[in-house]
Amino acid sequence: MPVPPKKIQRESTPAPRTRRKAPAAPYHHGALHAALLAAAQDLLESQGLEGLTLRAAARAAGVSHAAPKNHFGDLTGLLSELAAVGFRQFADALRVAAADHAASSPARFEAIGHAYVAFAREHPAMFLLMFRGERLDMERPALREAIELARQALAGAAAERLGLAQETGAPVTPDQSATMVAAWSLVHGFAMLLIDGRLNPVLSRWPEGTDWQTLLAAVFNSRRAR
Amino acid sequence: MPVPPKKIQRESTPAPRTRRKAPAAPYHHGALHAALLAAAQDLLESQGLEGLTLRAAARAAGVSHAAPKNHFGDLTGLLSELAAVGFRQFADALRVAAADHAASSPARFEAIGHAYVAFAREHPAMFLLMFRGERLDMERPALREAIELARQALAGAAAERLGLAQETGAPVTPDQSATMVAAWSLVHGFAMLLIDGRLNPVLSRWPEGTDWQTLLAAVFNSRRAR
DNA sequence: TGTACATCAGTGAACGCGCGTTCACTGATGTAC
DNA sequence: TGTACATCAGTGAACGCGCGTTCACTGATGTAC
Repeated sequence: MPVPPKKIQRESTPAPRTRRKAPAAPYHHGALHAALLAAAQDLLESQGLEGLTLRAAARAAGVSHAAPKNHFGDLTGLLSELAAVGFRQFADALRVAAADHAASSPARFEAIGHAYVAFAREHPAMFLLMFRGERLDMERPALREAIELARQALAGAAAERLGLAQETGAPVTPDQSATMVAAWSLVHGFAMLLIDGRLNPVLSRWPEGTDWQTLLAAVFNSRRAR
Repeated sequence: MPVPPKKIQRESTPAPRTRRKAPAAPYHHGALHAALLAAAQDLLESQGLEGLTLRAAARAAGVSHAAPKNHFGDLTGLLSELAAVGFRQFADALRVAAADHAASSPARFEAIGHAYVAFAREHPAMFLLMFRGERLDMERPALREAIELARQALAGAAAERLGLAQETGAPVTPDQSATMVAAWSLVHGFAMLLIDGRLNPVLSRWPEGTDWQTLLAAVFNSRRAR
């Protein structure tokens, strides 16, 4: 049985790694694609987009600087795949928030808005990368699919609130789509202004200790009252 | 009269410049600060933020690459001064839009929203620079003052709509400030999504030839109806 | 079952590039006297 | 009115840096026979 030994070697040698440095690293990484994406996400969130280069990602993953070329082609490829990861995590977060509330309840709709802003707040660099189209290659299938997942999570919630069947996805009348764009713009703008610190002056004028969650709830309220 | 000749030389030699290349450029530029800012704005709008470097700005202004150091210190200084220019132009655009309509009319408020989005649409790279705080030095007085101008143009319009005296500036009750944040978020989010092309799928599903102005008007309508 | 071979992931040295920064300098301005 | 001098804007050569990319290579995998 010559085959199992090979597999055992391949499975067991990565194990003794303490963090990311193997004492005797195998020539082939085994899961370099995923490891580079993970390293890239770490870099993005710690150093910002400026610090995320092909060489830095390779360094963090413990491989030679030419290795990423095999998996992503160029920096745009890496950034696009990374943004796809972000959109999938984003869609998951929206869905988890929706699952916490009864279907078609107003609370559910607002919970999704909170999850939208919370994601931006917790992963600001990733959020900016996702919505900074200039650095991305929108033709990448993985990215298109991930964006579609997020779109469905968002549009599904809005369509449900408008009384449409969730499966239809695309809104029917211009007026309904305008309402959805309004909701999206409101939440997206709030997230953008928040992560850029533009709402800090407002927050500091509120009663002591007010956080963005309170402000966002008040924004939803003021909108409903109007 | 040894002095007049010097002045004549200083005033007349820059005149024969066709564009920015002087046949015999004087040693001192005379208005390099402004010229560098203008060159930087050109670069920002044509090449994007990536293409805007100290050396590129110096090149475009026709001076040596070390010259900008005297006026801006480093790249962050140049970007911050440039963002200040942007905020002043932005505030002007908002004020012009407000002046076109009667005070306290709903049309005026929406006209300011249109001007907000129009500015982002016409100067996307500048708009992104202005709202990408990471690259800016918020301690620069010119930048703080320019932002304050824009804030007043915006808050003044909102406060007026809320029935407050325009001079007070800062809103009084939390609820009023939440309403203002809601309006700001709505318009800002719409602008961000628009310039990133995120609203294109929506626009293409509308009746043929719908532009963003129509969509924004519909968004304002749907909001008012709610 | 074993062997030959194509494939491909990863290596490491080398390349050219544009960048920000430093430095000694030079030329013009404006002020003190 | 004229002269000396401090100041400062702009020059141009040089520096080190990290980047993306190329290239010949090497080692492991998996498949054909």
